[in-house]
Amino acid sequence: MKRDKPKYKQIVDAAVIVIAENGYHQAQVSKIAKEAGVADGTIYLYFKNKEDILISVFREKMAIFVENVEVILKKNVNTSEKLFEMIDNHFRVLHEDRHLAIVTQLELRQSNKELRMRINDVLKEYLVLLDAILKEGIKNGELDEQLDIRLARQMVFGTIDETITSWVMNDQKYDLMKLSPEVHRLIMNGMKA
Amino acid sequence: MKRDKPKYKQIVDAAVIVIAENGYHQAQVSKIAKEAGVADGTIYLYFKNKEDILISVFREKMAIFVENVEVILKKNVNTSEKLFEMIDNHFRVLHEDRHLAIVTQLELRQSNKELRMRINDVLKEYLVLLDAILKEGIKNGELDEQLDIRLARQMVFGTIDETITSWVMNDQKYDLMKLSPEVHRLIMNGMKA
Amino acid sequence: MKRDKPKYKQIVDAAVIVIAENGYHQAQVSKIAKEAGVADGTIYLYFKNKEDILISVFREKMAIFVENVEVILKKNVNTSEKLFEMIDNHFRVLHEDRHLAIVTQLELRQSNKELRMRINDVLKEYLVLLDAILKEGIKNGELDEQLDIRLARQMVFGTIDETITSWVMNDQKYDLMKLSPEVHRLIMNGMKA
Amino acid sequence: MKRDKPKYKQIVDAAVIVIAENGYHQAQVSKIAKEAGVADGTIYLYFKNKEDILISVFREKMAIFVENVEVILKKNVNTSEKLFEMIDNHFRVLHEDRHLAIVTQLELRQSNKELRMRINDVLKEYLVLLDAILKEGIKNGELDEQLDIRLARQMVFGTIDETITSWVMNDQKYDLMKLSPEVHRLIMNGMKA
DNA sequence: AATGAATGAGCGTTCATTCAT
DNA sequence: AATGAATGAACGCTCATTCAT
Repeated sequence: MKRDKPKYKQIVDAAVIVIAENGYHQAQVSKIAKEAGVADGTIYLYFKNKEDILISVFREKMAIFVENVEVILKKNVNTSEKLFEMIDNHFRVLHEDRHLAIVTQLELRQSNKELRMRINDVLKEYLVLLDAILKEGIKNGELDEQLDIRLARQMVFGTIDETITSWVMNDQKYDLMKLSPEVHRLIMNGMKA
Repeated sequence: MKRDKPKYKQIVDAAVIVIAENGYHQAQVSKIAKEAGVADGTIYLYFKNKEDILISVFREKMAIFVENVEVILKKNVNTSEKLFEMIDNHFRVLHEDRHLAIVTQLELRQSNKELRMRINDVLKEYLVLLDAILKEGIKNGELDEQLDIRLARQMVFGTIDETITSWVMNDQKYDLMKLSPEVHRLIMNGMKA
Repeated sequence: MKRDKPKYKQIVDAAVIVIAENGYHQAQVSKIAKEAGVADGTIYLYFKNKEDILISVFREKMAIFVENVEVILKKNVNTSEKLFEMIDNHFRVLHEDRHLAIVTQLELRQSNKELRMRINDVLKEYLVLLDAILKEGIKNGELDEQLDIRLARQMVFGTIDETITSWVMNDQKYDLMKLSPEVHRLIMNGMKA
Repeated sequence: MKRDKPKYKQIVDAAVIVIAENGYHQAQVSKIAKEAGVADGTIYLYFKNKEDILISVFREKMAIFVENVEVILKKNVNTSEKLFEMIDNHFRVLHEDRHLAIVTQLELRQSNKELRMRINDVLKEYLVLLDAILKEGIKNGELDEQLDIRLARQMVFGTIDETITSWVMNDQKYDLMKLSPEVHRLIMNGMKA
């Protein structure tokens, strides 16, 4: 499995840095190879094509979110607390890796429709976990039993995403982490029983 | 004033169609010219360059939203109703022009960072009106007086935007208009006093 | 005859100014029209095409040199003196019209081979007069009877031309007129009997 | 060092041929690539841009003149002889490469002012050597001690240049080499002590 | 496995010229 | 005679991908 070899990770990490520092359209394969310390051709031993690198970036980094949320899901706390931790985790991960924040919120969105569809497939895994939290909340009576899961998910994700994008566009100059409680409150108000 | 001449509108409309049908990266100037029924060079009598066409598309179309919301703002109804009408208007305009929906939700987001910053400037006008509704709601006691305007705005816009994008990505196969009441309810719950 | 109408001269003069100030490759027909105070299309009532304007510029301005040399030729002075006056006249005309100097020495030489061939035809008239002076000098014994007229003409014209071009390239910052005596002396030494 | 690789020379030589046969304005990069037997993109591995190819053509070919004159300068012969060899060498190199003659005398002069300035920088190296010969001649008493070096240089170079240009414009139909003695005589007469 | 030189398709923009008014 | 809006052909350069070593 290619993905286990050290160079695979090396190239993915290089891609994040190159995209964050140069922008999506200036992230040439040759630049990524240079940053990773390999030859251009070597890239193609680990990735089918450039698009494959970009999807891998998203998949590898998204995995962090998914793993964290899986842990949160298993915790013995109520739904409101789980949602708070999910929001807080989302904010924290991007707060701690400014390159990654730029890449996911601004740069990767410049990719073409097809790539974005593929990225959405990866995202779905995350949204499925969010749905699980919401369903649990409805079941245990914490959330409104009439709640339209899809819309609720779109509100939760849309609000988180828009909040982070605004923060990135403002050059990350205020403290994103401090916003978790208020974002959580706004969202919970909308959905609670 | 170039923008008043019929060919200006003709080219902007052609651009929407071409981008929607071919995607942002396959929307060559020559294709837009052909769709508009003019020569390639004619484009440059009305637009500085290709980027100028794309910003114009966004500005001209966004103006519809802004005008509608300006009317809504002046209506003699309460804040909750104004928010509903804003959401419903947003959904309706994109529901009635499927090409435009694809362009604003998917294609124009592929533009480079610089163009997207310019687009954001146009968007700001719309968000200012949203802020005005929120401020009015706080003043008249309908909305929570502790409400963080910026976060509230991000929730409202983020939820609307994510809802429409999901609808477009699902090939616009369900009725977007029917979602207005529930989206409105979710949002209002989060913000009301 | 189009050339007698005031607009003809107006356009030729505008062309000299536009070429001198913008350079050959930035001297668009529309710029010349604007400088001349006429519409783009009007140019084509007086000139066949752009090349025709440029040849006309050269022909009209070269006529000044030719007329002056024709006067010099008829003067009752010796060949050495005639050559001096020709050199001095050449220097003076370009010294007094800095735009024209830039156009003839630098800009018009960027034209394509065909246009330059046409320009050479115009130049020939001038060189014929120079040949006449040289022949007269050989006949009256002032110049070496073995003199190869063609080579002598190339030396005279080449030296004058190179001297003026150097002066223009050095931003016309020294006094060109002061060089006439020395240039005349160098040339005469080479040819005298 | 890119300039040492065989493809570098290959492309420069191809450029000379393409420019000579098609003219400066019809010498597209794709034509040069085809003539050189490489892909269009390969050109850009060896040259920054099209202008860089053209300057390189001039620099590489001018180097031949410079090297030859450097050898001549060191010879143990008098100044008059050195000047003769310089003229004769200049004529010979262009006589033996008719493509190069067309390119240097006619085509490269059509380049824009900026490129011509760059070309002049290369030319200066050659003129410095010419100045060295002239200074030596003044020092050893062969040339007039009052000689204005700059004017003398302009006469020597202007005469050589005009002679060759006339020859090229007349389709190189007479024997350029035969003119060296007479050109040398004319020039020396003008400068000798 | 790793290299990196070579490939070649693809497109925004300019501007001389025309022609309906 | 004069206008000026409209035309459309033409080209330098980039960069993802390949493949001989």
